[in-house]
Amino acid sequence: MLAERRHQLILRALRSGGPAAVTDLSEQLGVSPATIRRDLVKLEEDGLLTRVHGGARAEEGDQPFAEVAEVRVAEKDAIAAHAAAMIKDGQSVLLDIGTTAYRLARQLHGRRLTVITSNLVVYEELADDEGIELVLLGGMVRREYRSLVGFLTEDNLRQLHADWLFLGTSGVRPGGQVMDTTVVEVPVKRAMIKASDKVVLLADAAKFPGTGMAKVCGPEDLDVVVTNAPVDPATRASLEEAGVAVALAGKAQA
Amino acid sequence: MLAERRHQLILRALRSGGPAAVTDLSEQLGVSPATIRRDLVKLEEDGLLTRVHGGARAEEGDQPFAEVAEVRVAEKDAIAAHAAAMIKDGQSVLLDIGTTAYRLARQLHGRRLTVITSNLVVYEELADDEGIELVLLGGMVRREYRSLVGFLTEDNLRQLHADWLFLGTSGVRPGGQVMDTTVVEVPVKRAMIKASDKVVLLADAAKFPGTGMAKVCGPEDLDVVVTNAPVDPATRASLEEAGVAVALAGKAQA
DNA sequence: ATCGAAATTGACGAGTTTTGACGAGAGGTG
DNA sequence: CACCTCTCGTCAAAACTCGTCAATTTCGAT
Repeated sequence: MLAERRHQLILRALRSGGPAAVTDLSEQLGVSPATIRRDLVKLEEDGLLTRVHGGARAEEGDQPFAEVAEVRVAEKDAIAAHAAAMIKDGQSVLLDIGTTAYRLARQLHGRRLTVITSNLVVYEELADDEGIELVLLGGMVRREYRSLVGFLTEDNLRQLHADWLFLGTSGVRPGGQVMDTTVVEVPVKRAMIKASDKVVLLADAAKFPGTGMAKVCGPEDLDVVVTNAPVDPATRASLEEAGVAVALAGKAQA
Repeated sequence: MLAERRHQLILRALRSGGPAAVTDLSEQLGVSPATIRRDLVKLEEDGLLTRVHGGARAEEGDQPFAEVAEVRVAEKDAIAAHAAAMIKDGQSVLLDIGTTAYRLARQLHGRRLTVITSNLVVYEELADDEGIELVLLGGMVRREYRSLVGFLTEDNLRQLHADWLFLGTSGVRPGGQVMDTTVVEVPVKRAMIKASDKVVLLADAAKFPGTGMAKVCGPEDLDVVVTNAPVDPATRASLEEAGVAVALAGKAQA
């Protein structure tokens, strides 16, 4: 039995059957518990599972930009699920850079949609999904953010139109301004807003009130904000004054 | 048992049955473990599998792409190496769709270059290479060919200029016309030619004379043809008449 | 046809990695 | 607190890898 093969089988067992004990895996694969334990150490180092006393459980999802993605996953998934429900089959969806849009992409599997994105993680997630018409925007590859930016991206966006834009953010200021920390992405985000019918901001509770040195847009550019906890009254007032609907996604479970 | 045949069988075994041990493959194919090991080394060099202790596993990803990629690997690599030597550090390189351009991309690791491409396999190959400034052209994702096409791609190309274009082909006709079988890619290839200073055609011996229903360009658009075996005299005459240099890549080793 | 160079294959031995076992210590449970 | 189970470190045996070498086949040239 090849080590590689064992690793695959262990991961499959954990993903389909939930957490499993070292002794069970040992019997199932016909090797000693010591070997299983060493396998688990390796797989944990690779971030593919989490060891618990007596066994292990599978790690949630894959690990594209794991450092950022692993915080507040449940909240982001709840928000993403709410957003996914807003989309009708056959529509076109523009997905922003960032982890929030990636969580949304994961919920779109099996749907019949056109997805337009400059988010390379979204591309990888949906690349194998036959039902999705996938359009990738051109641009310079930014490795650290797994995204495409630059004038090529903006040019492409001027030639397109989408039913929905789902926008991420680094934070929302009390006045309802959507902010971002990375300046180079702002022109892309603005072009996305122009290219879309309805603009939906995905922002978990930690984004209110938020920081970020560059302003992406004001509340007047938004149609809907999806979040997971009551927004502070001042921000909420600004949003409602601008005619933005604030949707609360189902309570996030830790 | 021919080495070529063994390689095919090994790859098939790995792709259908997952990771396999050297000893298993050895018994299955009726040759010694030493031979299998040497086969695995070769196949790993070609990027078709990954060796692990005790055996090997298939390189994940592109199944249909891999089928094409595994034929005439040595020839394509020799051509790619010759092409890579033509590029100077700091230059910008436009890489076409197809497996030939992918082999070239593999030779560019560690260089300081700007690489522009609509080839998703090239993107994946170079995505982790810090020295390469990577620009991805926009467009519709064509899953079966791992490429980006459409008017977005052409638009992007109109905004760019590269020092080199390395073009693949389905075949070259005796008159020197470069042909292709997939009609949708032809406008993209033409836009690439317009966006480049020097156009280099990469074509192994099997492409002369070649087929393909759509004409991409004539010999007058080419600057250099890199191949691996003497081109038939008629084609060669047409090329030289148009001022195209024909370069012969170092002898291909089977 | 015969010879010689080159490539391919199988075998052997040294060195490395992996595996299973044992015992001490830590963690969880009644 | 006692008991059981799990984890961790160490160690020897087994399996695997790598380099070298000889035997065989293939190919080109005389």
